[in-house]
Amino acid sequence: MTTRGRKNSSITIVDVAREAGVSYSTVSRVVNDNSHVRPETRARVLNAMLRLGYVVNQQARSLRGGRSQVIGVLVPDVGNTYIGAIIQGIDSELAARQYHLMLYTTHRRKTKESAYVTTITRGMADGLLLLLPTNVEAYIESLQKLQFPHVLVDYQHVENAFTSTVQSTNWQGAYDATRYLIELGHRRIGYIVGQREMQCSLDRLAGYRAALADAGLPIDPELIYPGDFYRPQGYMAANHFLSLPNPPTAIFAANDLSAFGVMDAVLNSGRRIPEDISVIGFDDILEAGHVHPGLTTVRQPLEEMGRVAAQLLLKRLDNPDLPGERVEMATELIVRDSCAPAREGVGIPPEVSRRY
Amino acid sequence: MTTRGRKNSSITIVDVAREAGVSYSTVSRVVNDNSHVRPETRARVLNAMLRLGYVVNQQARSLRGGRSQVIGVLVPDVGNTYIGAIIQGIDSELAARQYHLMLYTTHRRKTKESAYVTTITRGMADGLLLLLPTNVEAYIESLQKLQFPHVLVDYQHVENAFTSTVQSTNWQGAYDATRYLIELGHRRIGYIVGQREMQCSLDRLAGYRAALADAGLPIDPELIYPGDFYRPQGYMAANHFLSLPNPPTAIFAANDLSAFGVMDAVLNSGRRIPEDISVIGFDDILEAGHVHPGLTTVRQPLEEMGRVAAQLLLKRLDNPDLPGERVEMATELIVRDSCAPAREGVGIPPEVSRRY
DNA sequence: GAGATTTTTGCAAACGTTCACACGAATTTC
DNA sequence: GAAATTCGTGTGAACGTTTGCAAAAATCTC
Repeated sequence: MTTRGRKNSSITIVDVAREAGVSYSTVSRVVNDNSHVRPETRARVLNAMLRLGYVVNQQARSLRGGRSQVIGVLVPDVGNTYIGAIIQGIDSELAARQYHLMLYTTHRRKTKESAYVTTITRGMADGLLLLLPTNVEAYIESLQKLQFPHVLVDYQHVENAFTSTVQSTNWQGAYDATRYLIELGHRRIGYIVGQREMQCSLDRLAGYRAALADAGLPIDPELIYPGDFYRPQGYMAANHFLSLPNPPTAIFAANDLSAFGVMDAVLNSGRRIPEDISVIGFDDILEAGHVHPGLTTVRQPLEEMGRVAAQLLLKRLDNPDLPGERVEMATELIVRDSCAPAREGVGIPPEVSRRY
Repeated sequence: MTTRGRKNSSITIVDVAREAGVSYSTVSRVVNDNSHVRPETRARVLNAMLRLGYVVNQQARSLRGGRSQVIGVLVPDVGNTYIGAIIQGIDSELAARQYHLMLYTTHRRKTKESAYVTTITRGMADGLLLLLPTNVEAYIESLQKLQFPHVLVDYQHVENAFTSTVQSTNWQGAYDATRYLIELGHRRIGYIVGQREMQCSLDRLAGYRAALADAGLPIDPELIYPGDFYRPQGYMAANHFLSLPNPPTAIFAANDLSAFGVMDAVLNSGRRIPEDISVIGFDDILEAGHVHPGLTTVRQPLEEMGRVAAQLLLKRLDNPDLPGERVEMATELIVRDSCAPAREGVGIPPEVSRRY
């Protein structure tokens, strides 16, 4: 036996043909059951396939010019439940349609992102799903020029008619959250921005500003702090807010992860949530409902977004001449326990600094 | 222009050959730069490749009998940071070695797991990484018979010399955790078991029992409650423990997720952690350090486990005659804030039932 | 029941590679 | 400097499919 008994042992269409006493192209026709095959013959072939345990060789199939049945999914990283939820949605849709999922993580390295895109477009995959892409400009043009089917998730500003996008109503979500805080009586609301290079960050910031403006409240630049969607930065931002001479009574973080950082900082400072300071997030990742107190946040239908993105792409694959679509999915304010009506004289830590 | 300009536009080895004025096999040699090619010729070919933007077609390459440069990764689901961390490790290793990662999620559907395995082994991938596999028996034999390279992560009982495994010292970790609680003075320690069908669950349970036995403590069946590694079940288990006439003073959950459920239940009951009840987990997923109070837990080097598993597999690919390896990685007790010395008269909720 | 039509089937070529083999050129050996 | 060796390059076949074309078989039409 050779060292690579594996490849040798694989059953091909020819083996099945011999077994069934037909030609290999008849077997092919049975496999792709689109063409006319006599029911009797089909049964015989099917039987032989079953007996021999035939499995189609995708490589050969896609080489011949067909589809590879592979969808590339490009993600920044996979260690958080935000991305996880979206992938879950994508996966369920792809699996249902017999597609394979090729995962590429960029770890926020810009060069990698566009390098992957070129490999993927060359035969590796039939289509591409880009989650939270950061330097879209670097490759979007070549995707469009090659007419390579793709869908951007959580990215907005694409004017090209070929590119499809899926995102949630970031502006509205931020507006709603801010408005909710205002209605609770908060007048000074700190905002922690997301990564500047992502459009959703800007949209959320704009929603925050709009809500303040609509309520006739001033926009205090001191209350807008840069962030990066990660927890440590949220922690730092909150500490900044708390050290202000006139600290905010509520903090709105551009995503849940940042909000968790805020909660850490607030609780560490001896203040209580929501009695002393209200905290609100964005995304509604799994953990939002699990922290104490439960985080009030703006829900993005993450899994659903993944599913829709996959659907859009698959639809596109079946009909390449369709124009790109832009789907916007509604956010929803999820009220839990991290927000309370504003009180007077808040922001001042209570005498007893309890540890939490 | 046709509807599928994409496939047509792809540059092949032949195009490069024509451009460089050499034969296509010379180009192939340059691409796989193992053979002797005159430096001058190589430069000319390289130049042509660059000019034309040539990218190798993996499908054709692997059809020819070579490697597909694809590794299949089979996971139960991708929505939690435990799996995420392992995938992260796998991915970093694969990316460094120019391998692609094909992701398959089983969502705990047993049939799917073995169905995937057959598709993967037939040409889709060069090797297979199985994370937390559940019904290994269903396909392990065929993997071994086909000599298909594979590594099981977090699974133990495989006696076959061909199969490689990576896992952590589950028994020891549980032993250490239990022992730690005992040293803190706890005598009644509740244990929440993991999924029965996973070996690690049994190992951890055994470690717990051994530590109790070694300390001369009785093993009270009432204090061992079935779980499934998920949060809601942890919550239920803790409620069970708390409702006991003589509740435990510490609860050890078979993984962090369950431990979070425990924390929810304990805090909901108005008890404090760690003052009234100590809680300890297993895994040290990202969130363990983020909850309040920080969860004391047994750390598994998850990312590292993923990396090692990938290394094992790749080593195997390069040298198919190597026997399977079994790597066991050390766990480590991470002490945070969820455990305290046992007190008398605990388990009785304080008068003031505070809200958390 | 013979020709026309339709359905079913087989053959051959192609997809883009790799690789064994062979052959000519360059280099070494004596 | 001729024979032997090594090096560099080209030719052809193969990997497992799909699919256009044509032949064979079955069915229909009168």
